[in-house]
Amino acid sequence: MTDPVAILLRCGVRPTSQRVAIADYILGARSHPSADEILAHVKKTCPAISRATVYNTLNLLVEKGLVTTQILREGTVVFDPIVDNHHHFIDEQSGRIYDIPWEALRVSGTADLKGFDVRRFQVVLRGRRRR
Amino acid sequence: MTDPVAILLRCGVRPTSQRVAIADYILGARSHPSADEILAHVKKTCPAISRATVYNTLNLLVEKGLVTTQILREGTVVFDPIVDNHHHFIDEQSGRIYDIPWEALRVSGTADLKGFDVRRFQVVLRGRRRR
DNA sequence: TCTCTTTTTAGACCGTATCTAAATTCATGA
DNA sequence: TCATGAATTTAGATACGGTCTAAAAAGAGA
Repeated sequence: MTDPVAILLRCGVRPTSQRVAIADYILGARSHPSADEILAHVKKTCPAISRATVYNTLNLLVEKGLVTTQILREGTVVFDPIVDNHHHFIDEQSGRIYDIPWEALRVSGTADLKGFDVRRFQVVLRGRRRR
Repeated sequence: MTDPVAILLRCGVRPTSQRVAIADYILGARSHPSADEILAHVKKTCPAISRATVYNTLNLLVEKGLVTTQILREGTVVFDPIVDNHHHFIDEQSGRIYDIPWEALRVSGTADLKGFDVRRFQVVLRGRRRR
């Protein structure tokens, strides 16, 4: 992964220590953490950080196109460092969310829906992770 | 639509006036209302109804398989009287949610995902409603 | 009618997210 | 270097979705 400081600078965002800590964590995350989960993690290296800063920074990263939000869990938005199109699988047992590559599925018919101008879509799959 | 009283009775649910009012509304709803939106509607005919009853009843209807919950809006679950498989389209302008028939789209590849036992899935589409 | 069970109710409570005003940090120019 | 003003962070207030609790009310059955 590229240096989070460089990434922030490239987006015109001042790389404060709080922002760097947050970006460092979320940009490399393989899970799909909520804001409060991110707060908990970042507090380990940055104990005085406030909730408001985490929320503000995450919203800023979304605005800059560095992460996306996903509505996949009840009650909370989750953050995803993958900004390219992909699908999601949710393990019904654990609640864990997995990324499914765009190429793994094929969806047809989205262009034929009368009255609907589809800009983007994703498949949300649910079931059990097999190991 | 069938009589909501009959539907409740068939499920072994005592058809109190509050439950009937709630079932009557949600079972015929074309929108995808949240619990609080349902509360607001039902209050018109049943002004003394409490929030707890609406939430309890909706959870009961879900348990009985009469409606489903969908995680499609940020911050709140929405209720859907369609219990069969179908997809959803979300108008990014208005936030309105539309049902897309199962047959309108074809999805392939879900059975080939290694390590994932897919039980169910849906396509979530976003864009603009055209009229 | 009496009793017991089910249902409803108001309000307390909890979690997520935003807002606010004050404090702090930072960049800039004199 | 210092002073100034803008940007950022902070704690806590606020708003809202949803659940829980204990007491009141309604209903079923003997």
